[in-house]
Amino acid sequence: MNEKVTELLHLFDEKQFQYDLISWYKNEQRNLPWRENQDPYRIWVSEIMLQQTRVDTVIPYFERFISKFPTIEALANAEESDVLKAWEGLGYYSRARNLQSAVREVADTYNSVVPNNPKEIAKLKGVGPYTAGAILSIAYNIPEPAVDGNVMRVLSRILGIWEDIAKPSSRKTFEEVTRHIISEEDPSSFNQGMMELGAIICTPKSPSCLLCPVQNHCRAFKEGSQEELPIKSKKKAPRPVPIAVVVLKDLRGKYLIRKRPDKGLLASLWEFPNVELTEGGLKEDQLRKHIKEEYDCDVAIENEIAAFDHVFSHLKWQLTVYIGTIQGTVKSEENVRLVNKDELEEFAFPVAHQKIVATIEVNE
DNA sequence: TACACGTGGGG
DNA sequence: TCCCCAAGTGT
Repeated sequence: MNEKVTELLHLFDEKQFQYDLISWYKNEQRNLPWRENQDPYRIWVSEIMLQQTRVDTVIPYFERFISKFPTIEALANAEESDVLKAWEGLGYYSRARNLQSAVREVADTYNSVVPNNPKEIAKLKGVGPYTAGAILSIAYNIPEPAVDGNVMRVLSRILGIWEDIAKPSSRKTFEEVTRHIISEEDPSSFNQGMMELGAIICTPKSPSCLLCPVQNHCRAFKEGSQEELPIKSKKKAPRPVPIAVVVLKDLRGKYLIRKRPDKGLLASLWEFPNVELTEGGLKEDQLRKHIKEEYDCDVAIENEIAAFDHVFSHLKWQLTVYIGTIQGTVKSEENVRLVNKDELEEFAFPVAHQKIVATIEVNE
């Protein structure tokens, strides 16, 4: 144990802490669909969905996803487009692609059994240190740390850790501390109890210290610093990106859509033709030029039908949406389609483009 | 290390 | 309206 951790755990009664935390968790835990059993596959899917995503948001996605892909084999054999469609609206779409890739790996290499050791499970795509620990502890009851934002917040307050939890380097401190205080008898309830406590009691703002089952163990509560902890530096503001979009119909009334590249932002999702605007020049002209280059066709741009912002973690699309007509034919490619309005719902769109689909409905 | 990578809810 | 998030991972 290094010096910093020794200092932090000085006079800390981890046995009593485990008992108080786990007793509370067993009595107060929420009924969540991924807690119905310990199927490693279901735990895995839930942990991926829960990354940076609220429980209430995940629940319906999890139910639908498990209905559609109930087993490792079912997900391994599914079409990627169907997986992305099931993920539509959940965000961070690489999670879905990495999950299916890793599930195929488990099907091929591990006879469809999720590995139960840190070495092998950590190799799987999309399974980082948190998710590895979560699956090992929850599905297999193995005492591995599962340090997420909740755990860092709770431990910051309990032990009085004044490190910036936004810095990647500080997660090591929390992992090491957790290795020393985790319950060897019930690591599943310990890890889930820490996260449940963070979600329900030890919240980021206005924590409910008077209801806290481990209040007696909490240094922050003792010194009244629970509102100051954890230390968390601020993120940069999203960068604005002006974009012109056009909803194009051909002579038969079919809409032109294209599949985004399989890497980067919104990978492999479908969208309406659009171009990032540069300074100077009419938006319509830039759009027509872009369409000519990308789709090799001429278009008539008729009206502006919407303008709105869509904010991502790191950037802000400033969208101007036009409606227009295709003159002639479109270059035929695998990632370009002409589809009826009814067929649009078969494709997975990012939310910004779902909003545009909704605009079409209103305009017809 | 720092940034890319989404979305909808809540104060 | 704005800002902060919410059970992180990949590069």
